Formats: sequence, structure tokens, C-alpha cells
Amino acid sequence: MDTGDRLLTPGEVAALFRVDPKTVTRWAAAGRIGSIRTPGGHRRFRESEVRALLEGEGVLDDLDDGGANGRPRNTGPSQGGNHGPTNAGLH
Amino acid sequence: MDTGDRLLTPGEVAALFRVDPKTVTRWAAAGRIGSIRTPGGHRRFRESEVRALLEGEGVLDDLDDGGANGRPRNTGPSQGGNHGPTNAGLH
DNA sequence: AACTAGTAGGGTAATTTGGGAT
DNA sequence: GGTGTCCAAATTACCCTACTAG
Repeated sequence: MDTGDRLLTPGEVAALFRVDPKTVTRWAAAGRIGSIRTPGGHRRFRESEVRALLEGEGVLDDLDDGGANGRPRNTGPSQGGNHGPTNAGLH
Repeated sequence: MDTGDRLLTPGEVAALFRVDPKTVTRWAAAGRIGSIRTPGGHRRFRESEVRALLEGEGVLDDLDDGGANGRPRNTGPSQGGNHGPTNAGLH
């Protein structure tokens, strides 16, 4: 029943987008991407939302592969985890 | 409608927040989240409280109701378990 | 009484945060 | 306007062993 939205850390999202974790934080601060804060203040991002952002625009980018990252790549169809208006105002 | 009065173990809460069980324990020790201790010293957390924390952001709110008294949003902690502003203004 | 799994406690490295400057 | 790097601080992740829960 769960859409299977795992939560990703800023570092994970940054690796997916090939940007700095700081940039991901800026996106969250600007409201361009939904973010969940832990009681400690750290941010967590929804896997489904990040996925939609990555595959939605069509600007496919090679995924990270430089470090020792044990993240299985889901080459298959999306898990259909779109669950909400992830779109914020674009400019 | 079920607010979920179930008690969650540190491991469960950790999985929900994508953090380490130790981190959840630290939250309880810091008073950032309500915790119930078992006679043996282990901690248990209320599902309703954790759920409320997970809903953190929520910049979106459809105010389209226009008179239709829709369904109650699950943002109702109500349970007596709220000890105050969960969000602590950090530095 | 025995067992496995999870949790508590302390300690140290890695990550994340926030602002400012380039 | 947006992104990458600098700093200091906090928070979090993983190491260990001992105890509790079922």
C-alpha cells in the first residue's frame, strides 16, 4: 500500500543530480522540491519525487558511478509512486 | 481515521525517517520526541506522534473545499501526546 | 534455561546545516 | 539568477559490548 517512497539523504539526491548537496538544500529551501525534516533538522527527500524529477524532464543523465555506492539502479519501470503534486512554480 | 495509537520500536521509527535506530534513541533522550520506556529500559514511540513528524512540510493545501466538509486531515494529533512544539529552532 | 533479534550505552568519523564570500 | 567552495557548528552514522524482549 505504501507507494514505497523511501527517503533519500541530501547526499543521495546530490549524487543523483550530479550537484552539490548544498544545491539540493537550496532547492528544498526554495520550495522546488518537497523535503521532510528530521527532529534534528536534517532534510530527507522522497525517492518517488526525486525519481519523477529525474525522469520527468527527459534530461537523462548518467547516474553516478564513480564511488563505491551500493545503490541498486532501477532500470525497470517506475514503481508508480507518484502521489502528489510535486510541481512547484517553475520560472 | 485511525490515528494509530500503536507503539513503534526505535527500529520502526528509524526506518520511517531513514535514520539509525540510535538516532531515534537520541531524539528521545533529547526530549525531541515523546517516548515510553518499558520496565527494562527500552523505548517505545507513538505512531501518531511519528506520523505527525513525518508530515513535516506540507506547503500545499487545497483550500478548494468551498463548503464541502471533506474528510478530516490526518493532521490531528489530538491525542494528548503533544508535548509542545516539536520543532526546535536550532541555531 | 536456552535461543535469536532488537535495543541501550559510549565513542569517533562522516554527513548535513546555515551563512558569507568568490 | 543560479551553482560550487569556504568556514564553524550541530546532527547523524557506524564501531564496540551488555542487556532486554519475545
